[in-house]
Amino acid sequence: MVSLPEDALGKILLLSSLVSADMARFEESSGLTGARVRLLWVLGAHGPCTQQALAGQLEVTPRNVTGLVDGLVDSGHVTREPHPTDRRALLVTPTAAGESLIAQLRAGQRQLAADLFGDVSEGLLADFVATLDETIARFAALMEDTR
Amino acid sequence: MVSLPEDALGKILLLSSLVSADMARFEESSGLTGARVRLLWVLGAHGPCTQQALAGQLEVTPRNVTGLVDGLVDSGHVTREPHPTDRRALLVTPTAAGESLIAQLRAGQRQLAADLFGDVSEGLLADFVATLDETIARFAALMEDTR
DNA sequence: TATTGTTATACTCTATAACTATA
DNA sequence: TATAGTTATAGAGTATAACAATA
Repeated sequence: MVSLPEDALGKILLLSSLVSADMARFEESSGLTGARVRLLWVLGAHGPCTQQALAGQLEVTPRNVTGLVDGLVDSGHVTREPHPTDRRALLVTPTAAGESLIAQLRAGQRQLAADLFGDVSEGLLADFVATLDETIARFAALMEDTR
Repeated sequence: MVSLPEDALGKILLLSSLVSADMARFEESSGLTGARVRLLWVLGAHGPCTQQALAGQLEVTPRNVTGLVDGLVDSGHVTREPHPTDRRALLVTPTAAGESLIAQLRAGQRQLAADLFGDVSEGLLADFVATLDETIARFAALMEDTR
């Protein structure tokens, strides 16, 4: 059975949509929206952030971050703390509930990785990851070229 | 160098985001939004559809489809044609401009697949696709189990 | 009685532009 | 003068619920 480039891309797209569906289930069960979960994810990765920093990480306008943080304050997942040295800025900081949700996100991702790839032999997994790496590198080059 | 399950999942997520970014560029250059492009893609795959059918394929409410089709009618990409046998229904049908855009979408995807995987050896590509297949099957089983 | 599409309404995400407070 | 965040406004995508026309 011969595999074509279209097969590989198609299956990657399919897998992407499955991962998205899984994420959507998490969002639904947590009562949060995708945009707000992504913001929490950034807080988990970087620690308390100014809204400017969040806007940069999320590739979204500062105004948009204001709205997302408003929602997360209302739901009790973050607070706006004063910045220690810059009185213009605010540090968006997870509450205990926010930290707990971030921990769930991390655990869910680790579990998913184990469920999907835990049984793949070391050799096959290494080849798979190597092909992914090459593909990502080619993609990055393409995006550069045609920018 | 040992590859971990987390590496594989992380790289798939990264590749997903790159594909999304590529799609966003197409959307911008075509002046259409993602939701409208997806609707056109479904039309390309299935031919003229009722709005009910589109709602099913897009996993979205019929009301939502009304809005998307309104936009695509305004931009000249589709028309609402009478259904030949059911006077309640409308057949959303691509115009020449819509067909042309669908053809561009297909060509773009084929080109991307070639750019990303065209140089991968047949053996490696077959292994890669096989691992993707297994992963997709495991994912589908997971979604069933925990539904 | 059920189905197709629309009107009415509302919420979230997103953006730009103008404004306030601070640096 | 520049930066951080907010108010004001707008548009797109999404949803539910009620309604008209047709099956």
